[in-house]
Amino acid sequence: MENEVDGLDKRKAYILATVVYEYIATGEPVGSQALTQKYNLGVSSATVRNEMADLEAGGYLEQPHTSAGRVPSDAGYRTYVDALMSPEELGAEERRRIRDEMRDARAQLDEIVEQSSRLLGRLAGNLAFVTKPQSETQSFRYVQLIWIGERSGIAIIVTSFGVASQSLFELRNDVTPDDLTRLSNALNANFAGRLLRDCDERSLAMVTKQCGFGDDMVGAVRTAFAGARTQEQPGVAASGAQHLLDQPEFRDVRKLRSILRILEEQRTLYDLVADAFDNPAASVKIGHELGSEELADLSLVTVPYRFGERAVGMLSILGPRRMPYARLLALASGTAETLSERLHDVEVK
Amino acid sequence: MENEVDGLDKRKAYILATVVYEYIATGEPVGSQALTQKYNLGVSSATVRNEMADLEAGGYLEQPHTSAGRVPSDAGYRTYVDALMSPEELGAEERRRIRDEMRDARAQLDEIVEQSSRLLGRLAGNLAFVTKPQSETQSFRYVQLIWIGERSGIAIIVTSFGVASQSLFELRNDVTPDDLTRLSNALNANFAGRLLRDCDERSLAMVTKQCGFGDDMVGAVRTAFAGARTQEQPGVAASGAQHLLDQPEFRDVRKLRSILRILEEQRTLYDLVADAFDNPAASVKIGHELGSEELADLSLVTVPYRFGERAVGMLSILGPRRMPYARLLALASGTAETLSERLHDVEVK
DNA sequence: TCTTCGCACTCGCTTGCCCGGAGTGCTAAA
DNA sequence: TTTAGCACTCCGGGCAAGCGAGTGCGAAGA
Repeated sequence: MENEVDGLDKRKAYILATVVYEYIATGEPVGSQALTQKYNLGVSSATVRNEMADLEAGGYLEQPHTSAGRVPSDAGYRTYVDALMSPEELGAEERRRIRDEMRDARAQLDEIVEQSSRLLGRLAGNLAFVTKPQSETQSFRYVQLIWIGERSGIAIIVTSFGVASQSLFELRNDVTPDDLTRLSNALNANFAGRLLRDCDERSLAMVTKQCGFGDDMVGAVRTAFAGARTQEQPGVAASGAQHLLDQPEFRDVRKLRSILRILEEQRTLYDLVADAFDNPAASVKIGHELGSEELADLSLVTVPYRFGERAVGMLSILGPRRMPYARLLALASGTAETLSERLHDVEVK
Repeated sequence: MENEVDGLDKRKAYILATVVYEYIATGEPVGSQALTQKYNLGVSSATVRNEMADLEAGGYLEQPHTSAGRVPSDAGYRTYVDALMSPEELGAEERRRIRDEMRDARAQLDEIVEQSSRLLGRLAGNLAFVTKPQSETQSFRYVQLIWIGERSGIAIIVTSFGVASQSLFELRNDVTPDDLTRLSNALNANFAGRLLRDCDERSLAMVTKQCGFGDDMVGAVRTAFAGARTQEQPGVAASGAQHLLDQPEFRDVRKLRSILRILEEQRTLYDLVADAFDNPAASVKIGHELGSEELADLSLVTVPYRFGERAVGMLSILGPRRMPYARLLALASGTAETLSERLHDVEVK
């Protein structure tokens, strides 16, 4: 039917939307009277009471205790986000300011990622974190094997975002600087432009052997590329944790502690957004959808940033479930857009 | 006189030491009766009361309110740390465990610094942070200028700890790969082994010009070296913030917020230990000595780690003023020692 | 002169209690 | 089906009493 939303008739949907909106704004459980006074619903508080009782039975609302107002449940927020709220767009002024602030960072991958995390944390007034592009999905650009001594050297690998990874190697046979240059050139000729994960060990070994090197050099090359692939794997920049303290949800210190622990484990942060890579569009996880009892009071807004067509990383905002979803989605998208643009500044062509 | 410590007679000193010790252990203001019951002082509580009144007049103790027990003041802690407490040493078992855990980190500067911060935070049960060696004080090892196109290239600089910094450059005149190799060799021959800060712009420019390059290349070289010098300037790895929440001092959420803000600003953390480089020995800052009203409830234990003779970075523990100073100094020293050893694994010789 | 004893006094913290406000559910009337 | 009225529930703040730990001081003892 035209006037049904997600199984709710039009009036129920509107009341649910209003309850969520009001609760997000005030943080207080919202009651029927307060609602009718503040919003023009066209019906009396008693009617709203009945509707709210229905919504509670349907699992959209919850009551902290008898004789308190209603609070949205995970399902209530979910319906609100999916079907009820009206999306926001950033104004031109705001876009301009984001762009300006992103310019402060130097053209280094780490710096622009960290800057975008700081910026988003501040603008959103919440904890923000940004994953660095996995080096696995970056392209290989250059390798340079540097001669240090007859039997040792250092391998430097440059990827598309300019991230250089270096590794020392030791050999069993003597080499000359020229040998190393020759091998560097061969590797560059064969692999430049490929995704790092496609530089498989067999091909690397083949090219190395064709240049007349033995197993020790094959091992050195393999180690160097493996280092470049796995380096910075989870790499996450987070900032704005202090905003969490503003939320009344965290009067309880124990909750706070488990969250701080999560923040310090980059791995855990990364896992929160890992599945977003499968379907790279803006996404929202609410409460228990985060898959952890410790985070059940929180919601997560995640937006991908891209390099060309490929989603290479995620910007996220972690905050109380009662967050202004539409606004934060707009902010995250705006920041992601600007971050995507700046990625071209660090690209090694 | 033999039996005076810091202007206090022996008995006063002992009572002060006991009060500090007891307060550190319990976190409760300590009263005269509790003290005489728990420790064998050989005098009655009334005597202790008189002595405590004197100590308060002398500024060593404070009273949260009338009819409460006494609490050490900054000066009280200071005397305790400087003259009263007995230093601790780590046991062989503990040393071994630290060494084992440090082995988990790969031989990369960032990883071992971060690992030592995590380890120290966990062992100390407090917030720990470790500054990365300033690249300014590291030695220059190699530069490699890589040819990308007729008028562009990438400069890679390797320092003594293997940290590679890279920067793109654009030129106004064509160059060949051979030109760049020649210049790289010249720079290496002239500067290898020097401290990075001693690679001054004038000498760099001279060498570049001697190789027959123009101002554009001089600029590129200067930018590359400047990037290596300033990169990671404040670089600080922190961990263990959640332990702060265990302290009763932080029931007040506002304090916590200002501290979290400080943690996220690496700059601020770095400033806390910056002056320790002037006199590189273990040091303790207590309360207001930290120079900030926000941190007045905290103390900071700082221990340098070294590369050879030079102190290249600092390990610190930030916690409540009532921290077990002797124990934490021992832990920090032990970790610093192990970190210093592992530095040799990442050294580029 | 220094130490100890005894005692009155001071606070802060906890407990129990009361009360007002906000909100609910139910019933009966429109 | 909606609305008005009403009794009931529960939270939270305010207030007073009681308790406990500790102090300061004067007087007695070594």
